[in-house]
Amino acid sequence: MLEKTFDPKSVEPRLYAQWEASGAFAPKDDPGAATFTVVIPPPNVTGSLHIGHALNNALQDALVRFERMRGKAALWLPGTDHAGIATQMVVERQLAEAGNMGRRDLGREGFVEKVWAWKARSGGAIVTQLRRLGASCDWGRERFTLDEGLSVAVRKVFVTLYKQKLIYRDKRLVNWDPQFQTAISDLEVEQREVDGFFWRFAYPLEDGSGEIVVATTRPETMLADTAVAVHPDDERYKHLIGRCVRLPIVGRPIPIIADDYADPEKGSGAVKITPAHDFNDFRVGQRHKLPMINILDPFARLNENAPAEYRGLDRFDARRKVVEAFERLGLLRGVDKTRHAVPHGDRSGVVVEPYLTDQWYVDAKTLAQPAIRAVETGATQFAPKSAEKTYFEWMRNIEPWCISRQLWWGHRIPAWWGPDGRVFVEETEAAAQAAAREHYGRDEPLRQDEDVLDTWFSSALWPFSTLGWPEKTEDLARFYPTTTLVTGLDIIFYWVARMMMMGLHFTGEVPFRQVFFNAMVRDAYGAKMSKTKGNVVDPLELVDEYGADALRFTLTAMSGANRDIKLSRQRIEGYRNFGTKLWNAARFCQMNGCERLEGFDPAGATLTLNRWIRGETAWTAKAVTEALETCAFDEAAGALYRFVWNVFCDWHLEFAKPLLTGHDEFAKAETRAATAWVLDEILKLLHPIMPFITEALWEATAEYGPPRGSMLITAPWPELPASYVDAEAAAEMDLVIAAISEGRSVRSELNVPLSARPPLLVTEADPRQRRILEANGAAIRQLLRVDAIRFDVTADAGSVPYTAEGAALALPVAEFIDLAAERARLVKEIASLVAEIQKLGAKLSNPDVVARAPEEVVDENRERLADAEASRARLEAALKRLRAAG
RNA sequence: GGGCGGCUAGCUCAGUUGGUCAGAGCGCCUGGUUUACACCCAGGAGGUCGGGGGUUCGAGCCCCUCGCCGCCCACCA
Repeated sequence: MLEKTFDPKSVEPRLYAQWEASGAFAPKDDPGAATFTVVIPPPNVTGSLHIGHALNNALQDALVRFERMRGKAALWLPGTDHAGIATQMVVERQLAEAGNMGRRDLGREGFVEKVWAWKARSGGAIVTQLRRLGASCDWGRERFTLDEGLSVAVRKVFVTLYKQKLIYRDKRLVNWDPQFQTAISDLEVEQREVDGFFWRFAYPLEDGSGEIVVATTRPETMLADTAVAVHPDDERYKHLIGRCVRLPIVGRPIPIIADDYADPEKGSGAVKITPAHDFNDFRVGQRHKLPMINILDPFARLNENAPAEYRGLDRFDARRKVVEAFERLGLLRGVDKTRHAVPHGDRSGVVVEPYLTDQWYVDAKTLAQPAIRAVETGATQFAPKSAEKTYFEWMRNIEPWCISRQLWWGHRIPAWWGPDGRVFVEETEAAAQAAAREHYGRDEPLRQDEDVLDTWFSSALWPFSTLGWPEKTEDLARFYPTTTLVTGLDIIFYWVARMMMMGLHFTGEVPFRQVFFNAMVRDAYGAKMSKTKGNVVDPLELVDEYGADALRFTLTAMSGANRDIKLSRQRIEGYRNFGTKLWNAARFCQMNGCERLEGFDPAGATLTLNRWIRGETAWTAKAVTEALETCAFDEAAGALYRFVWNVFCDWHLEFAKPLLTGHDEFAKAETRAATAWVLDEILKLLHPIMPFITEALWEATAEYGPPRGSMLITAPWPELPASYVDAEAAAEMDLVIAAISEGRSVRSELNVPLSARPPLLVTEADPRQRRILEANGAAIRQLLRVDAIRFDVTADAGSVPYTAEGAALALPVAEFIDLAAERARLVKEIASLVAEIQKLGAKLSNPDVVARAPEEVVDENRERLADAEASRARLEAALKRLRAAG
């Protein structure tokens, strides 16, 4: 006998181990089977499971389990990302805390060794955590972005792109993170609103004939100014174009130039130009061939290009000093407070500086073209569709991608420098040496480039590198292109777009046919979860408290398109209760001998109840299948919830009770078998979303009836014929259910005591309805708590009339009720019917409606009008009787 | 500044192609020891579908406009 509730804690680890041991997680070894491939968005190896992962992986697992049960060779390929900056940070912090030698003291090799040791020890905790969710990944194929195979792929891609001139080296402004002393890409910069000041400085004309005022929020950069720009049409300054100002503090003469970039509307209309420390100014500098003076070192301290008294100062100290100097010189023309966006490194949190350095770049513009077309043509489809617009917008305006990072943890760039500064880009050092030998005519010492690649460079190859590329492996042939990618919209540029570019360029095919962008999980109030706000919910705590299934069902049920998930415990509790409900339904089946029957064919069911629930099951199976096929996760969950609770439990099991405890042995046997069959189908349909409880019930019910062919995880998905739906049975059940529901409503509204057992009077019914009500007498008696059903009677003053599917019914409960309450009820009901009749009458008497609306709509409205009028007549008669009696 | 999404019962959200579409869950109220389940059962109250205008015989559903809220991109004169 099952316990009263499901105990996830004791069952989940055992079932997970059984699944894994059974080999069910690996795609089945059938070359003829259609494949279904999902690659996991590799979590950072330093990461721990947060609620976003829980959502993302619950959805992937639902898809994979669904397709696996459908008989496909389903592969969910797991792995982790080496996460350059994040990991380097973690290990550096740990070294510091342990009082060990720092990174610089250890040296590159020593430090990287420490990172690997860290990874072996505590990296990848998240992978263990994924198992607690029930993720059915094929762990035998687990990869790491920095493992040997993926490193080969990375070098191959780099070298190939270099030789195709799609990777090149360039000296231009990058976003420089002074904390990590590395370049970062545009995407890794986040704008933060901060309070600042807006200073206005006077630059005296060289000949002393006046001054020109410029404004800045970064005064220290003036030390690197090489021009002042004004708009060519700006009458205020036209006469000054071509002349020079003398740059205060520095004393250098710099020209006043004419450039459209200067906006006469802004500030004084004149703008200082600092080509080496501002992206806009850089372009102006290029146009006018201005000198580019870099005044910062990698720590963002002022370097030797700054005046002596500024050298070595931090940029912000230099800023103060410059302002003081202007004040002292009498050249400060004003200060305003301002709130403005300032670029910060997304990982370091410090203000980044535009910095002039040599870096490696990918020609993203070229690679983007096929990637744009693939989405335009639908070769890859995004859901929700709106993501495509975001994608196009970015891809069509894409900038070169800076891929070099001045870090140690990552894929070292496969480029070797010769003594004369010539670079040899090859997949191995030996190949580089060979190339050098050919070039120089002799062996020369080569020095490998110090930089590593942006972590996203290796992630971009994930869908094919993990399958063995560049080798022509069986896996690659079989599982690429992957089917569906499930990920967050926050990495559409970082990751999705780049996988599209790399996948198409190197395999000629899209990396995935479909991308589903899952929602963002927020707290119960809609706030973004963040450590600083302290509103982070740990998914593992939720798993401990409610079980993995409850969490998974919650996240799945709330995964509608275009809406963030506001996660509340109450909601999870509700779905935990849903699991308990299912559990108890199974318990009921067990107690009532509802065992699977060898050879039972639902198509052969004879009882109305069983024909009806068979159809409802088929209908639900269809709805769930279609929902999962289209990533409509909320619809799948909703259909199951309603079916299990509101159809199977509320009605089928209730109707089954009299049959299961009655003396009609045939009816009992059929109902037992049919009910067991429905429960089995429910377990299968629910398994992708709630794998543990369903597998546990599958196991628990295995001991009754014929042996199970397999664990539920590999049981065949229900594909039920449309012929299972029996319209006649459905119509019958609709009538009986209405008779009970409406009758209950009457009883409750009039406070008829539960102990009262009046008969149910059928005052008007067609022969079919009569037959149905008669046939279902037992269930009606039990569920409506009436002692008999009487036909061919007329209602008297003491009966309360109501309607079910057009049949006129009544409950003679005069002795129990307050007649005034009944009068009130009738008056209220009649009023609402009158309102409806008026509305429908107005509609139908409008010649335009009759002329223009489709016939079936008009007919339907006519029918409703007739029904309403009949009901009204009955209720008015009842009211009249009541008044006569009272 | 550019783009996108949201605004439907107290709360969280469903509402495909305009015609039972005004719904669900939670919460709330009333009543229940019906031998599967109180993590339950039965019933009930609650909304002029953000405001305004338009198209249409008919609009949460289409168009225009305004207003909030959120996100993304750009922006340190």
